[in-house]
Amino acid sequence: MPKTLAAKTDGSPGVVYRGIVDGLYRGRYVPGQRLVEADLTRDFEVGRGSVREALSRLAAEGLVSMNLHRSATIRSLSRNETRDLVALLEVLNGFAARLAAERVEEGANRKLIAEAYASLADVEVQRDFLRFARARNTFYKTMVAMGANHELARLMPRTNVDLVRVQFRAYTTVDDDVRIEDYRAIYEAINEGAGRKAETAAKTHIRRLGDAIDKLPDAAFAG
Amino acid sequence: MPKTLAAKTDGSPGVVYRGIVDGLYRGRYVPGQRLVEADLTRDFEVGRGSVREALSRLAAEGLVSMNLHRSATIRSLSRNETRDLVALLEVLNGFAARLAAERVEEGANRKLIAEAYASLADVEVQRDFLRFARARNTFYKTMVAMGANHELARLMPRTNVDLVRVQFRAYTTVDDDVRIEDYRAIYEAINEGAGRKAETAAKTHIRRLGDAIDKLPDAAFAG
DNA sequence: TCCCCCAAACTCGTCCGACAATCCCTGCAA
DNA sequence: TTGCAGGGATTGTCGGACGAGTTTGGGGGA
Repeated sequence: MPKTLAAKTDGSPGVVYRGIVDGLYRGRYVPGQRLVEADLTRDFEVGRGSVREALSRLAAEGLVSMNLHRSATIRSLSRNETRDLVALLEVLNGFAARLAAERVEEGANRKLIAEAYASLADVEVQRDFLRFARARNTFYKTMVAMGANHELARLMPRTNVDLVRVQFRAYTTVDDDVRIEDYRAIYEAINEGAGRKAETAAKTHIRRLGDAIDKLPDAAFAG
Repeated sequence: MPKTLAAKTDGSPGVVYRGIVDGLYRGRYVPGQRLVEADLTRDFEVGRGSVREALSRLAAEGLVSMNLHRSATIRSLSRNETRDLVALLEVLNGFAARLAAERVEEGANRKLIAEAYASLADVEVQRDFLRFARARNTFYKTMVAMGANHELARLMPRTNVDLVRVQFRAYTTVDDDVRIEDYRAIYEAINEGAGRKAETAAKTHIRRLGDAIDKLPDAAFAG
């Protein structure tokens, strides 16, 4: 029984929570899919209460949507929602990048962001969707952590970045043209301690991402 | 107040959720206060599961903090957390104000924001903390709704504005000097459809608020 | 008298079982 | 084909139970 093991880490709801997020990245769950509580109870071997708590946390973060008396479903972004989200991420990531740049001198920050960028720039990593996704998450997480704004760190996971990443993973063109050069620009600006430059670079990156997404066919979106 | 998000057809957990948020504004609960599940079960006459769900939603929004094997408590902001939060709100509110200004022509937007501002500017309303808080929430909510960015609307209630408002309510000086003139500037910029101007006005307002909070004595903050 | 340590009371995390409410699919009838 | 009733599936909510960790009050030792 994984009870004791689970309790140490994050508890049963955490197991389900992480299991679903991970399953999303691994393709086990796809946008629109139904998440039946009884199934999850069986799959993760936890009580139904824990499943419900995990689901409501996921719903709070916008990853799944819960409808009254209907199964929770993996949320799927419409074209408009995606546009809104990208616009919001532009602002938030710009803010995060600026803060990070302003604090690059403190503690081990310079080293941390350098490492995060290094693994992102590794061509080996770039070939593997899963590894690249992880490296990218680490990069962003490091950037936010450097900024040392606790409230921003709390809020960032509550955006739906994960959804964007997963929903459009099939359309690799979205990433390929854009990603590495942009990340390099962001990293260098942060490394220089240039706040405004980092903010601009981050915003530019997100805007390019948004432009690429705009060009995707309707089939990539929900409703 | 994030009522819109949770209020609709939400059952027992919603009752508890709204009861706590409302109690916060009414002074029934104060920052730092312990929220024992058993007590809430009795007070709201719902099952413990519903209480827990409400608490975890409140925790997700940052209004309460849940401690392992210890009662949940109404979160109380430290000086640093407040500073972080204000910096974040500056960015988000600036964004919201800009979007609102850009869309003032659409639908009934001009009328809506005018009404929201009118009740905010009513001296009668300003004397009553509760009524003023409601009017201010309406103003902000209208502003966000005008922007029509669904993701921003989803994220805004997950900041801890409510906490700031409640925690420093005793120190009226924070508000008095600042509020009305700033709100007027924001409103007028939005009404003119001047995006950048509205963004600046909103940011200025938040920054002034932050300055006022910085001057508060340590007693106003948590550990 | 004062301080430290331990046992009991609290409280939360989790599981289980139960029941009603609601949704939705299926099959029957017009 | 269309409308409708019935039943299975699924969620919403409750109550009880137990383990684990925290807090607290009292007794023993210095």
